[in-house]
Parts: sequence; structure tokens; C-alpha cells
Amino acid sequence: MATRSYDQFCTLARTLDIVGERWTLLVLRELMLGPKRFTDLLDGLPGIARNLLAARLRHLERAGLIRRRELPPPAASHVYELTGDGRALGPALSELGRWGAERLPPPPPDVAFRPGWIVFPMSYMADRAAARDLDETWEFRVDGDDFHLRVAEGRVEPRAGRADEPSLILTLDATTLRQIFSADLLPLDAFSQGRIGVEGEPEALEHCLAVLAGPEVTALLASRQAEAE
Amino acid sequence: MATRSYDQFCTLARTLDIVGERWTLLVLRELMLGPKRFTDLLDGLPGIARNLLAARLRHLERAGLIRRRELPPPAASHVYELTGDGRALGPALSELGRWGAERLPPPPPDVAFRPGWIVFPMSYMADRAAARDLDETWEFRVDGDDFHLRVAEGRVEPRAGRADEPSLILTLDATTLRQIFSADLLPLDAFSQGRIGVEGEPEALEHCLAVLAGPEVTALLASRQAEAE
DNA sequence: CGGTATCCGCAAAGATACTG
DNA sequence: CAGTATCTTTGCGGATACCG
Repeated sequence: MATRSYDQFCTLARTLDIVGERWTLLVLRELMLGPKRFTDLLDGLPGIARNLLAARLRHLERAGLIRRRELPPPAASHVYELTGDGRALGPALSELGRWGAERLPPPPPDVAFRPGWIVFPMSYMADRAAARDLDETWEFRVDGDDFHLRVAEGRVEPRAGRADEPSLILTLDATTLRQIFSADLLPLDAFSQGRIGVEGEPEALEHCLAVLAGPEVTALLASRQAEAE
Repeated sequence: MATRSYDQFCTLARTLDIVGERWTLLVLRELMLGPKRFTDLLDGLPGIARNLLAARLRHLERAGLIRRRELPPPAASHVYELTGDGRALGPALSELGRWGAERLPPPPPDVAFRPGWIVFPMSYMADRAAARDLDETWEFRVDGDDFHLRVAEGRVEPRAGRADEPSLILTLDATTLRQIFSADLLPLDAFSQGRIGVEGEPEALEHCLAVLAGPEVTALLASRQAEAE
């Protein structure tokens, strides 16, 4: 944002001079999961005009937050990826997203939805105490859109694509995922209705539920198992 | 922001639907230090148009982030103040500000400056480890603009106005403050040049320097004292 | 596929005058 | 002091054409 700067001796205002324009933080959100091509970004930012995306990318590149990288010959193309400075905005994005996750009502049913967007609330709403002693990777496959959570050293980090050696693989469709995050569907009901395919270590599923769905779900799971026996 | 929503099932996007418009986060920054009147806000947001400020305040009030409160009769006026939801955005503002503080070059000399803006970088750039066992309040008086830092339980919190029982009172002018935060002037040099008036407990000054100026300054201070003896 | 260039209509931003 | 009203300018959204 060279034009229309706040021109204030304030670190917040100066940060917003760079990332405060419309769409800019969402472009960074898209790149937080990994490098993306121009058209991938267009798809992840429904509503943005092509020329605006081009302008934002040029601006972010000149500001040193992203980098344009040519891919090796076979894949005649290029991708945009975060630099260290760009990635360093992750905590700020998390705090903003957490605020919304904790206080905003579920969105109307007609808003745009991309499975990959869900991995962020997953990561920063996770129960870190429950994740404390875990070292696992949980992979999610949602209608061809794959992502995973790396859980280690008490952190829960979102990543794009498939994992190397996932402890757990959950396969579900976008509708199911969306319903769970709209609080229209309980995770356990989704499992019992066969809407979530499970591969991997049984304990990993328990851990995943404990970390992502909270202690109530863990307790509920335990009581249901007790009933079944 | 009722109009021009991102319309995405994403907590970050939905947060930005509310606070992502130009000036909105800076209005919240102004209110983070305490309640303010309309004209106080205008002064703290140089460049904003009056009608825009009115629009932002109305929007934030309807979104439940701020509240308009009538003052008791003697002071025939009203103030705007944060609600709990509004105050909850503090960590997000801090993360954005921290990013800028750590990576952006010093601003050009002609940008607008308000002493109160400095208290935010002071608080989130503070050395929390050094503040760990402290229970003090450091008050700053800068050209009639007063603020203080409350240091307790390992936290360093910015506050507006004068403190109740400050451990330390530093009096300086805006130019000195600005030079220090532009890295044009070392804090210790400002002291030795008599540009900072000091009242209060001597240990509090040491603590303040250790927490705000870092271990190097503390070491330097110790070595100078050793030379003097 | 990965953009750039251009045009249009509208809504937001900015500047200033005015009022209770 | 605390805004509202009015006007101009700029950015944004959307479409489409073009090009390596």
C-alpha cells in the first residue's frame, strides 16, 4: 500500500500500511498452507477480481512478504510462496481468526466454503494441553482437497497436502466437514453414520478427538464405549 | 461491514468482515488505552474524516465491540469505550504491531506522532522474563500526554492516564521519546543529557530499563556505574 | 495456463461546510 | 463538542479482451 498510507509513527498503523488493504490478509492466509499458483489463489479467494489479485501479489512481493518462484521445467509454471517475513504474520492471522471463532455466530448457509480454510480454526482452537505429549500427524482428505495437522512439542500446526507418515487418515466430504464446523453435526454422530472414513492407529483417533473436539467429546466417547460393553 | 462482505466460511475472513475496513483497527487501538470522546479520537487518528469516524463508531457499536456511554451531568458529554468483545481483540492488535516493530525500518521523519502510541510497542516488546518477578507501575509524562505500564504477574500492560501509586515517574518531551524509538537516541544518553526527569524508587528505574531496553543496556549501565566508582 | 490491459458502475474514502 | 450533509476523488468488483 504505497498510496493511502496512514502516515503514523505506530507499529500497528505501519503494519496495516502493508497488509491492511482489502484481500491482502486473505492472500497471505492462502499461502500459509504452502506455495500456490495464480489460479489456485483465485479459487481460494472467491470474489476477488483477477487484476486485484495481481496487484496484491505484486505489492506483497515488493514488500518482501512473498516470493515468486519458477518451477523446474517439467511443470512449466510458477508459484507464489511466503518469505520468512510473510510467514511471521501467522500468529497475527491466528489471533484474528481465533477472535472470530470464539465470538461470531455460524455463518449463513450460502457463504463460500473451501475445506482448506477449516484447518486454521482446527489448529488454533485445539486443546494444547491435551496435545502436550503427542507426536502425531492427522491427515484429512476432503473431496480431493488434502491437508494435515502436525502435532508435536505441544504445538498443532496446519499444513497443506498429504503427510509423509500420517498416524491417522480421515476421509470425509465437504458437506460433512462444514456441518461439523457449523455445529449442525456432532463429530461422533458423523463417525457413527459412516460419514467419516478412518485409517491408521486407533489411539490416534482418540487423541485427535480429545484435542480437536474437547474433553466433553472424550468423556462422551468413553461413556458410549462403556455402554457398548 | 454489512456491505462488501467476503462471504467466506472462514473465521479470519469473518473477523475481517467486522474489523477489516480502513481505520477500524486503529479506532480500536485508540480505545485500548481507555474511553475517549469523539474529538479525542479525531486527534488520535490524524487523517480520518469526521464522517468516516462517525460511521466506524456506529458500525463498531452495532457489532458490539464498543459502547457509547453518557458521562454524569458535570461533564456534559459522552465517551466511547470497549466492550469485552472489543477488548478481546487486543492480542490480535499486539501481534500485528509486534510484526511491524520487529521488521519495519524507522518511519520517515514527517509522520504523525502521538506519545500514547508508543506504549503499545513498549508493552509487547518488553522482556517478559526480566519482568517475571516484578510488581511495579511505571508512569510516563510526555508533553501533557500521560500513560503508564502496569507490570505484574509477568505481564506488562499499557494503560492510559496517570497511575495510582507509580513506582517510577519518567518525564520527557515527545521529541525525546520519538528519537529513542527511532533508534536515534540511546535511552542512557537521554538520561545523562538530562532529557528524562526521574522520580520514584531507584530500583524501579533499573527494572524499567532492564525490561524495556534489554539486557545490553542493563549491562552497559552496570559497567558505567563501575567506572564511576 | 498465467497473467496484463481496459472499461464500466458503484461504493468507500477524503475534504469541507454546516448545525444542534 | 459532537456530530451530519454534501461533494469530489479514489478504490473495488465485475466483465471482457488480449497475449506469451
